[in-house]
Amino acid sequence: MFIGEYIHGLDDKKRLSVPAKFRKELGKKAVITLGLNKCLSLYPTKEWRVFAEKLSKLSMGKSEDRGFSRTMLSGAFEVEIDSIGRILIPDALKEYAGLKEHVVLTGVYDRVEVWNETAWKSYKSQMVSDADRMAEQLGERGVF
Amino acid sequence: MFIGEYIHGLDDKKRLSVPAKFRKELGKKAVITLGLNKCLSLYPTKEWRVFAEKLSKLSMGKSEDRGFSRTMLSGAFEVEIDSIGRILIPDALKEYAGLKEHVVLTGVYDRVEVWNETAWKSYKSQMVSDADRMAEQLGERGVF
DNA sequence: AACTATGTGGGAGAAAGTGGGAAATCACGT
DNA sequence: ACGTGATTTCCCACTTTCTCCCACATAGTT
Repeated sequence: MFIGEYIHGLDDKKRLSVPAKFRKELGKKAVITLGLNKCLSLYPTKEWRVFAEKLSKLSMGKSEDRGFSRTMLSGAFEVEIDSIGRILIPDALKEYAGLKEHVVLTGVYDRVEVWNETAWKSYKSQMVSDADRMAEQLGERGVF
Repeated sequence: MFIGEYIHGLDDKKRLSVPAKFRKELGKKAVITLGLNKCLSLYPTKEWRVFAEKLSKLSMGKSEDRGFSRTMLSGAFEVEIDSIGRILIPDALKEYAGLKEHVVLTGVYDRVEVWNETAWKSYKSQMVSDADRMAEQLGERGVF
């Protein structure tokens, strides 16, 4: 399970160190994809394949399904964790998430998310200030 | 499985470099044909046969289906990947997809799609902005 | 202080992508 | 049948990017 929050540099060769705590669980190869809220998601290859399989089964006939599977599949890249624990961020994803010199890596149970530093901070502060209200909602819906 | 997104140049001899990541899976020969939303689809010969098979089964029924399968089949060309990984784009397809100097190649599981650069960008940005809503829908349908 | 684990940075060689020339092929008109 | 011009095919060369390797810096530990 991935948990915790780390800030690492993204160098001019687009290399990003994966926090040491995440390396074992990710293995040697992983898949990085578009996430919601303009962040990126990093999955162990095995888990991602299950998801890709489902996407491929969506009907090519329905334009909405077609668009979704196109977006998710074309926005996914297989990355290798190199000998000292770094991955390369593809241009298209770097641009999508607006990544700068410093990026935030967060563990979110089954995946690692990669955020633009300032986007993460503002997202987080907003979530924290909303947390009480959200907890209440979740309680009402029986999640807690 | 084809995934990812790449931008390559289409030179004045109509040559297009296939991203190195796609070459092994495509093999030496491939089939390129009309795709939906004014893009082109590039299939490994084997996958193409599966697709053509499906089309041929349509053709007996409704006249609309017959027209569809005729269009797709007659719009298909066999292309060779040359010694350094390029293919030639047939005129008719270049025109259909409105390809200019820069084209986008995307991996979509069992095929590679070829897009006019600006058409792809606008398609994608629309899809990304809809992604939240779509993910929700798919969740309801049990895809996630 | 020495050692280990972790994150950062840079250089050399390899690979990928691009461009263009020359031979080969084709089309056409004479 | 032949020559001319256009297109296609094959090959080579250049440039950029990627990949692999090693070295360094920092922090925590023994």
